Amino acid sequence: MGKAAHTTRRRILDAAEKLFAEKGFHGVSVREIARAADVDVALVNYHCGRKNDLFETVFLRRAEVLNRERLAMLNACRERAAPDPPELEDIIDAFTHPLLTRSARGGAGWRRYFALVAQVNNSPELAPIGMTRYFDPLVQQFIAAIREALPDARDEDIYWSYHFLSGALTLTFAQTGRIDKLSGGVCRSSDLASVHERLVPYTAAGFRRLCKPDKD
Amino acid sequence: MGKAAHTTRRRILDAAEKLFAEKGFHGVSVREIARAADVDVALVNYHCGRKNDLFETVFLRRAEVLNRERLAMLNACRERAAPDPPELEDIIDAFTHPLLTRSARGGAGWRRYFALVAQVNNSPELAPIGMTRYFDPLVQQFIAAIREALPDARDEDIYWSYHFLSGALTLTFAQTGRIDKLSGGVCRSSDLASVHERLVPYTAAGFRRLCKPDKD
DNA sequence: GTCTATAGCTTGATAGAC
DNA sequence: GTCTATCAAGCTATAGAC
Repeated sequence: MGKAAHTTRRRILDAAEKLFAEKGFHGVSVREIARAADVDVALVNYHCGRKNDLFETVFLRRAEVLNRERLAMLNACRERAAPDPPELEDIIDAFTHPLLTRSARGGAGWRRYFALVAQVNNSPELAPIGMTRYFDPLVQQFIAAIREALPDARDEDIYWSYHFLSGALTLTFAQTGRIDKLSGGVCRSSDLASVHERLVPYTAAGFRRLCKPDKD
Repeated sequence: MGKAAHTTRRRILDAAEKLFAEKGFHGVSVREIARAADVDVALVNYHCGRKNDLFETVFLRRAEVLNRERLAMLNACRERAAPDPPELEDIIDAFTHPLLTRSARGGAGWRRYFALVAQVNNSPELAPIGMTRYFDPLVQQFIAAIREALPDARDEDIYWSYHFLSGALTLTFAQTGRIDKLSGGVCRSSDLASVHERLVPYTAAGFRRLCKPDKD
C-alpha cells in the first residue's frame, strides 16, 4: 500500500465519519462520502469495501485508541490507591476523562466520532453490534473496579448506575445543541470542560445513593 | 373522513412508528411502511403526506398526550406541597413517571414510540426539530419548578443536571438490549419498573450534589 | 378511498480500460 | 490505484382510472 493509497483511504474514512455522525448510517450514501472526500466513487469500494465494512472500520478506528487510554488510566488509579481499592470518583474519571478530553481538544475528527457513538448507543439496530462488541469488554473492567470500591453494592444497582452514566455521557457527545436553546445560551453543547467538571460528581452521587448498603 | 380511512391512517402511523423506531428515519422506505401496514404505497401519501410529514405526525401524536399528563402531575405535586415548593424527588417523578409507566404498560406502540424519541434526542439532525419544538416548552416548566425547589442553585448547574437526566432517561427508552448482555442477564432493558425505582433517587442525588450552595 | 402505472432519480456495487 | 461506464434495484411522489 503506497503513500497515496494511505492518504486516500484516510480521506474516505474521515469523510465517512463526518457524514455518518451527522446523518446516521442510512442517511448517507457512498457517493456522498466519495464526493466529500473528493475521491471517485469506485475508490470507496476499492479501499474500504462495502458500506457496512466502511462503517465498522470508522467505528473501530478510534475505539481502540480510546480503550487503551481508559484502561491505562484505570490501572494508574488502581496503583495509586493500592492496596486499597480506588475511589469511586477516580474510577468514573478514568472512564470519562479520556473521552471528554479528546472530544474537547482532539480536533473535529474526534468530536464527530463521539457524536457517532452517541447515535449508535441509542440505536436498537446498531448498539448490539457497535457498543457490545467494541466497548463492553472494557466496561466490564470498570464494573469490576466499582464493585471493589462499593463492596456492599448489589450488582443490579451497579449495572443500572452504569447505564445512567452511559446515557448522560453519550447524550453529551451527541452535540445536538438542544441544551443551548433550552438554557437560552447559559450552557453550550460544545463546552465539554463544564460537562466534565459536573458529570463526575453528578454520577458518583447517583451511584452512592443507589448503592447504599442500607437501602432495602 | 370515513371510518375506513381513519383506521387505514392509523395502521400507517403505527407501522411507521415501529419501523422508524427500529431503523431511524433514513433506514426505512415509504414502501416498507406500506407493506408493514398492509396498505398500498399510494395511500401513504394520500393519508399522511410526504415522508417528512409522516415522521412529524408520528412524533407529535404521542408527545401531546405525554406532555399533558406530565404537566398535570407537576401541578398536582405543586398543589400538594403549597405554599412550600415541591420536593425535588417529586418533581423528577412527575417528569419521568408518565413516560416509564406508558412505556412499561401502555403497549407495544408506546414502547416503540419511546425508542424513537431516544434516537431523535441523540441525533444532531433531528433533535433540534423534534425535541426542541415538541418537548422543551414543557421542560421549561419543570426547570422553573426545580429552581424553586433548589433556590440556591445556579442555572448552569440546573440545566446540566437536567441534561444528564435526559440522557439517562432516553437511553433507557432506546431498549437496545445492551445492558442485558453487559450484565449477563442480571438487568433487562425491558424492566422499566427497576429503572423507575432507581432513576429518581440517582438523578436527584446528582442534582443535589451539583447544586449545593457551598460548591464554589 | 383505493389501486395501477409510471416518471424520474438515486442507490450500492462492480467490470474493465488505463 | 484510479477512473469511466454501467447494471439492476430501489427510491419518492404523483397522475389518472375506478
